[in-house]
Amino acid sequence: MSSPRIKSDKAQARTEAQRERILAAAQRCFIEQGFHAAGMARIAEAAGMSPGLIYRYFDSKAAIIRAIIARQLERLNQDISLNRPVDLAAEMTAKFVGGHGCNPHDLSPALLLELSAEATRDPEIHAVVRHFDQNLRNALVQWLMRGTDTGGHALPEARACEAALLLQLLFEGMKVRQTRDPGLDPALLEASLRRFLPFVLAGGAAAAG
Amino acid sequence: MSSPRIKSDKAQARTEAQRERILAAAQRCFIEQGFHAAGMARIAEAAGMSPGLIYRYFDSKAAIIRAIIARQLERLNQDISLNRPVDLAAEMTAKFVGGHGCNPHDLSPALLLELSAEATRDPEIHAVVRHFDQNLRNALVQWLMRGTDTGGHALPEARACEAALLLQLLFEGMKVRQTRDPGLDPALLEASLRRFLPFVLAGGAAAAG
Amino acid sequence: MSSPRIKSDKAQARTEAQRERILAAAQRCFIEQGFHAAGMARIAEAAGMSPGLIYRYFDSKAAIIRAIIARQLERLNQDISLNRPVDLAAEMTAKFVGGHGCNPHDLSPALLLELSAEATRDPEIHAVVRHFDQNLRNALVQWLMRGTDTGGHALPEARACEAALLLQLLFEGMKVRQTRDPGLDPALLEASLRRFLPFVLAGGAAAAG
Amino acid sequence: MSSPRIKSDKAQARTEAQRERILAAAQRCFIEQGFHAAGMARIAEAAGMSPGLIYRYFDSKAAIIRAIIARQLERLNQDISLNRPVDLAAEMTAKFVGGHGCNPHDLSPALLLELSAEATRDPEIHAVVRHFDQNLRNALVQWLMRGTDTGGHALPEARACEAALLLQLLFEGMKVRQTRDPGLDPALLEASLRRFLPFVLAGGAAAAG
DNA sequence: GATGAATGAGGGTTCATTCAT
DNA sequence: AATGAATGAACCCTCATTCAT
Repeated sequence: MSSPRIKSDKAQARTEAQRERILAAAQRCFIEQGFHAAGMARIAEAAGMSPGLIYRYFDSKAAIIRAIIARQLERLNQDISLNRPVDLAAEMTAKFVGGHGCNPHDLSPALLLELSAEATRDPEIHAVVRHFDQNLRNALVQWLMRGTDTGGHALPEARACEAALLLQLLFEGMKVRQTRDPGLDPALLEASLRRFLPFVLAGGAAAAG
Repeated sequence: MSSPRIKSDKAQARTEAQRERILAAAQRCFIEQGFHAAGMARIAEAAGMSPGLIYRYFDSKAAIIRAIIARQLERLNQDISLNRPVDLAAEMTAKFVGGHGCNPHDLSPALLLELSAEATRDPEIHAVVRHFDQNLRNALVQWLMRGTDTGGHALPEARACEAALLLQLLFEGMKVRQTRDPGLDPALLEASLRRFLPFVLAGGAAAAG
Repeated sequence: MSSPRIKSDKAQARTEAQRERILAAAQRCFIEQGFHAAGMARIAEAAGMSPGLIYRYFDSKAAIIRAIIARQLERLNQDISLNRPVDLAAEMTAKFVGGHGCNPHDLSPALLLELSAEATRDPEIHAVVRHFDQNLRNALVQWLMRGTDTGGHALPEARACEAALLLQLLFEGMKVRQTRDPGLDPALLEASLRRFLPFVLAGGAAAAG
Repeated sequence: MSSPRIKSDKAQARTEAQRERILAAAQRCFIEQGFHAAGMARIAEAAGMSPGLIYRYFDSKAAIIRAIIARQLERLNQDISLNRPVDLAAEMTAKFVGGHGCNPHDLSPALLLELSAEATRDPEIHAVVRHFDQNLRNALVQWLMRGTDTGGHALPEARACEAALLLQLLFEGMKVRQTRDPGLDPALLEASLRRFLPFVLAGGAAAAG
């Protein structure tokens, strides 16, 4: 009676593992070549399997793209750990400098841009992106509202919303900069952030850097 | 002596008109479907001509893309008129709200994003984008350094550079927001900008709104 | 009453002149690029006229090809002047060496080959080629049969036919050589011809150089 | 250890078989329509497969052409068996008569001509053709220099070179004849060859038929 | 007569997807 | 579960030909 259950569990685990292999391989390919230039054959090769097998785990190339986006955004969500002392300027600069590499755990900037453009056309992508964005914004707002004793900034809600939006604009603006001017001097970026972020985090009040 | 000239002028005018028709049609298609998903046949249809005819005016699809980019960036360059009193917060918000439409004179945000991603792979696009970026940055720096009597902000060079970079991040961040959250409350955006831009334009000094 | 006649004559002359311009231009293009690679646009340009105008004088590209072949073979026919002392070995070698150039009066070897291949498929071309070939063979036979006092070789008819065929094989073999081994040492070619042609011209009898 | 090998062998065999099918189909199409007039769709149809599949086995149409040429020339190379008593006149005549058919093992004359013309423009084709030509010439020279006891003609080198060139001219001249005058009387051809070849094979010395 | 812009069928090629094994 | 050969529609692009001017 349990034999089929056990088999099913094993099978499910294997299925999940296979999906992961495919997603990882596809992400590598997409980062290197973009969504449309990366062929299924290449993805299959990178995943160490045959092209046909991929279709046992995903309905289509578009489905893989959606899955990657969802997985990536989920990871980002988990990465937002604002329950600690944060040197935002330093961390953002580090992200900018390090983001060009093919750290498979990070979404490459070019991919994020293609992804955002695609959200304009694919409602499913749009939905998942929206969901992530709201999560991030909420997290930022909570962080900004939290007391300074817990690493927060004690902003009133209205100010927190404004500041969160501004931070998001800066985050995303940096992604665009990464693709269009990867050689941007990190020192300038950090100086710029270090000068203005305190105002943002202070909700617009004069801040003591 | 003038007869051939006149004919040539007419022909040249027609040629330019045809190129414009093609670029406009292509831009519409690209916005709707993306660079790679828009086929030449569809572009031709949108332009009201046969596919073959397009190749009398452009060498390739890639050439059309480059022409659109170059044209759009040129227009942006011309639009940057900082020799006047500027209410940046209001203007940026207006840009955000108005930018969703298919105003053929404006670069759609989705296109800008795909374009930036494409710059990662096409050196020619990268070059034209870089050229525009530097122009914009220079214009911003000059504006920030200029005396207040001429609409400037009288910042020293170092501060101006930092502030210009931050402004650019905000501009581009807004483009991403447009694609990912087109319903963003304009009032929140404007409030946010109105609160923080003065600090930026003041080079980081406490500013009197 | 005569006015239309006169006009018609003038017109006919002009028509012929135009056809000639087109044929000359086309031949240049064909030699340079081959029959299929040479486009009508390029031919029109070379002829100094518009593509459309060509179709007033020729029904199609194929018609131009046929006309060129016919004209060329006619010219070759006229060129065969065997009523004179001939040093065949020297003349053939000279033809080989000089034939690579773009002497517009000569059929380029590559063209002759393409032409011959095309004769396999186009009955009209086949017919015109056959007609020329027979003319040439007849001329050779007559020459070989003519008395030595008139530059001939006084062969009996049977021997003349055999020798004429052999000469033709050599002529055409040289055309193939020209395309496949244009660097062939002319000295070797001439030596070879000089050694064996006397036997051929003597109808197979031992010959005294 | 052998299981993958066996599979690989099977696969390799199938691959080779498919390549052969494609080459055979293409050769048929090329003979019927010429290199440029034969479309990939038609070739695919003739090979009983889809157009796309061809590209699993060949990079391009040009690659197919090159493969056909190379294969054909290789076959010709193998066919040159001069280590035996040879009645050249009879064999050449037989080749002429039999060569019109679509014997897939023989290069059709029309193809050889187009091929030679193509060598004028495609360096890769030129190279393979040159290589074959030199092989043939060398084989002929060796044969002519070899002692008569081993089927050769005992010519000194200089004479052998001259004679080899002449033979090649005759071979190739016959290919041209085949396309332009396929109805040429074989009896005349054989008579002509029989009369003059002995002189050639004798290096130009008077020969006893 | 002359133009050259315009056509559109067809070219070679790619690639997401399917299916016999 | 897995393969990878096979499909075929769609891609971008060319060019002989036509036609409004």
